[in-house]
Amino acid sequence: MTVGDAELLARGAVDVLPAGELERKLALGRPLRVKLGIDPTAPDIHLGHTVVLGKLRAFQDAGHVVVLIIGDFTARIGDPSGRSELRPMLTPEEIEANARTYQEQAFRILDADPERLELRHNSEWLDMDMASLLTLVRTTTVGQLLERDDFAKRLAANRPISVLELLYPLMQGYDSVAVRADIELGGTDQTFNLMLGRQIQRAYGQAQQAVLTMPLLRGTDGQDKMSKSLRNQIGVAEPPGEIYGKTMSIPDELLASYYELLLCCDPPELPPRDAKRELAQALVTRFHSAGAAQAAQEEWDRVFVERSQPSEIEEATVASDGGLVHMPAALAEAFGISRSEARRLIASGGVHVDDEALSDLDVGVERVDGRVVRLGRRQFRRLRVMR
RNA sequence: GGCGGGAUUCCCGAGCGGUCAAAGGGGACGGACUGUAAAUCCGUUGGCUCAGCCUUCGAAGGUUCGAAUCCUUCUCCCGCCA
Repeated sequence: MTVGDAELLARGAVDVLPAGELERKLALGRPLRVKLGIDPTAPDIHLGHTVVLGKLRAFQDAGHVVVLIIGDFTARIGDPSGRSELRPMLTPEEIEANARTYQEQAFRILDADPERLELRHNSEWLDMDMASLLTLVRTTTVGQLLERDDFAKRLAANRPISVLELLYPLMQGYDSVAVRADIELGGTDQTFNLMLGRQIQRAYGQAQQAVLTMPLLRGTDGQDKMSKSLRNQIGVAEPPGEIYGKTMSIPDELLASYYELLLCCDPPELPPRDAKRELAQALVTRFHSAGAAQAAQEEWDRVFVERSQPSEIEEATVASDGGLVHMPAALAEAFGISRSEARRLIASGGVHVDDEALSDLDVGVERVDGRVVRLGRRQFRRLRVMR
């Protein structure tokens, strides 16, 4: 068994804390237990998750054991972090469904070999009695919790902080105790929680975990970290065309970080557009196949470079009246928008029939029947008119 | 327990009896430009049988010719003090 090279394992990390701890753990000469906790609050894994998952994989490849903790208990409570309102509590069924797809998607990156992966649910130990909770709670002072950056800011701004939120770092820390973690990984936004895990382990008489934090990947908007709730994510389970297209739409400034965090290499010496094409290809190849990547690129070129129609267009059946088709109604039906919205789009020149801008609200059946209608830049439907 | 603040259209946030489908910003969408990038400019952003009509401003009542704006009750949220 190899213990791996600390330098290699720390590559790309923002922090490895405390100094020298990773080396000391590796020097133990046994497979280390590397923990990652994920909350199954949404069903899909996106590229942001893969940064940390990729690092976990590196540990697996070096002979260590990944302990993946599905936060089913924490998801049940609803994490209000950074929000004014509580997240809706998820039902056990939703959590289970999310957890299932999470695992399936995480295994696209992780080695699922039972020797290398231990899968746990934190309801196993967090669903504890009051006495146990009090034991946990006394490990930490309020002052320590309020040191966390976002808590400190909100306190200063007279913004609410729920007790539940305060408890989260404790629960996460207890996860480390429960699985006897040697190392915990997370994004840089998790630094506080990960470090508190050390303190809690010590309080329970355990060896303290090393902490390794990875940079946060920004979302397609270029503003915030990638997150499902901000709708700026690229999901690993999305169709090839979506992954390709979304990647092409990221701001140029993100290119370097995407290359570094996702492909672990420097961006090629190419114009941004071409570097982006290579990135998009690489990502589709990773989550689908080289063939799918090739097809996605060809399709993208057809629609956005050549400005022609996609190879496959969904059909929509619309009604007609007296030889006329009322386009607001037809578009509403075909694209799932409101008639008012359809009217506005027509008025602003955003609706095309076979590349010809539509200006009339009512058109003859022959003008649209069997034709391709384009809404905006990228939505196409072939209309079938019911006479 | 006491005092105070608040709930507005996707978000933030104006409005304080009519000119309010509701300023402004953000986001989003459409158009021009283009590399489905950025920047910039223009337009749109409740619904509909669309020069008009209908339903919205936490909920329910009430006052009024007329209410997001005033009154009553209710629900929920936040801060401070104790």
